[in-house]
Amino acid sequence: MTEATRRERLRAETEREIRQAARALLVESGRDAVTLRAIARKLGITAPALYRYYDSHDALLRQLCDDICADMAAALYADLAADTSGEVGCQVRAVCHAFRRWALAHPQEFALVFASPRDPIGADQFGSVFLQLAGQLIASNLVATHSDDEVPEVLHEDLVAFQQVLVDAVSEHGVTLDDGVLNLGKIYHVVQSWVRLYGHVALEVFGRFPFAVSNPEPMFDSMLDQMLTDIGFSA
Amino acid sequence: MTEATRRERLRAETEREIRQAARALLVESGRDAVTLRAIARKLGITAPALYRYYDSHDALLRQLCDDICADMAAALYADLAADTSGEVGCQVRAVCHAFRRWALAHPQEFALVFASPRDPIGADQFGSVFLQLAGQLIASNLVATHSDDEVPEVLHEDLVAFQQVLVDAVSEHGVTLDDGVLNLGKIYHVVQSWVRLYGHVALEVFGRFPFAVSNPEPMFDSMLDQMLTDIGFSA
DNA sequence: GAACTCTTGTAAACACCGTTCACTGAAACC
DNA sequence: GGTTTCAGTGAACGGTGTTTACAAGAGTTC
Repeated sequence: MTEATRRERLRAETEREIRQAARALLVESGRDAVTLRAIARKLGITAPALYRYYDSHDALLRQLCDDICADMAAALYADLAADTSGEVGCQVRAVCHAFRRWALAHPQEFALVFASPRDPIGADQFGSVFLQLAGQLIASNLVATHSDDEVPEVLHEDLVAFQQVLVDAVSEHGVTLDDGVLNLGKIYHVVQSWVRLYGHVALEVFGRFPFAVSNPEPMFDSMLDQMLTDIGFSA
Repeated sequence: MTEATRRERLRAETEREIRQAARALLVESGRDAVTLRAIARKLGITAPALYRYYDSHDALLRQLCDDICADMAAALYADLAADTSGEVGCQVRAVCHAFRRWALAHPQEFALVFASPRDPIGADQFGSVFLQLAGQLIASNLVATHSDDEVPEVLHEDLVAFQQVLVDAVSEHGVTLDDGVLNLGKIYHVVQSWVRLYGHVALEVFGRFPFAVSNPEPMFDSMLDQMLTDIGFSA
């Protein structure tokens, strides 16, 4: 089984430690604290040694982004699995709550991954949980049917592209969707929901509500209720 | 009129140049390029001289945030003034469009001001345009009346606080509101609108929509239409 | 005008940063 | 056993924020 040579094992272990150290620095002291020298110091090696593993400081940060995405996805899946109701509405609610909880517990990671003007985000696993769930959500006929004519024609092209993304995401988890189920109206509503979910969470994490919020959780719940109602779920 | 001494004038001028240089660096090369030494280089002085004007690099960044907020407010007011329809609905639309346009044209500034896990934002002028307009919007009876009972009771305390913020913001511009006009239901809808506006703009600026958007503008228009409809305006 | 203070800038230094390069020593391979 | 591969080192370069001691001019006081 373990075809890895001794050298390969050691290398993999060191790489794991590098990621772990980088992550710890980000959490403890923010983005600017994730320096090559600080990471090396944590491992008891020197900074240039890190260049045996990453081409540059920037490449290491990108890897960090990917790790964060993977961890977030795992957290969201865990909360999704904890929901045993079997109802899609409850599952959506669980994942949205999990997203908010994760963002509030990991503000630095959230800022790095979701609110940086970076070009190449790890789009592969980014939000795969959302996509999968969104696909299932649309597939379930609980969502009110919206005619394709409701959405402006200029958006059709983009939404068709998103349609394909959703089909791919869901089929990766072994579920195939009928063509007719995924109409553009429904897809449009999912995008609108993402806007509201992301908007609320980001505003909360960055403290950019126009007034001091003392009870953020019920406000989130309230937004979620409205969002689900608008999609076609009853609260 | 000019009671400022010669020394004071020189100092003010230098301070102006510092802000200007810092701003240029942010726009041209991003947050990490706003360096004390780079600023000093632009002014033809040395870095320690900047400590005669700011306590630290961080203090300078905070000042930069305030400047950005002020400039954005000016841009939004300009676009608001350009709207001569006299209808609040059109004014809201104009300001929302102006916000999106500003954010897309100034991604670095937007990221720094609206998406940084910083504690002390220049909340004074932050979004004063929004607040003023929101107050007027609520005051106009075009907005459908929503009962206070619609919003969960846990939110009342926070919304009352926001109510006061709105009243103050509007009264600063010489308009006084009747008590009854500003009910909690309406205020709640304004908060929800801010969530959607901010969410959409941030997602667009940071490129975090779950698919490549080729026509972002009509998608924004569509969101705006829905938002205004939900508030109580007709499209 | 001379003496004084206050202000604005400089130069040098410190510790830190990303990155490059020549190098060592040990593991892996033939 | 000899050779190659490779993780890691140490020194160096130019960059950063920040502190300190010091110079020189502007403003003030006598």
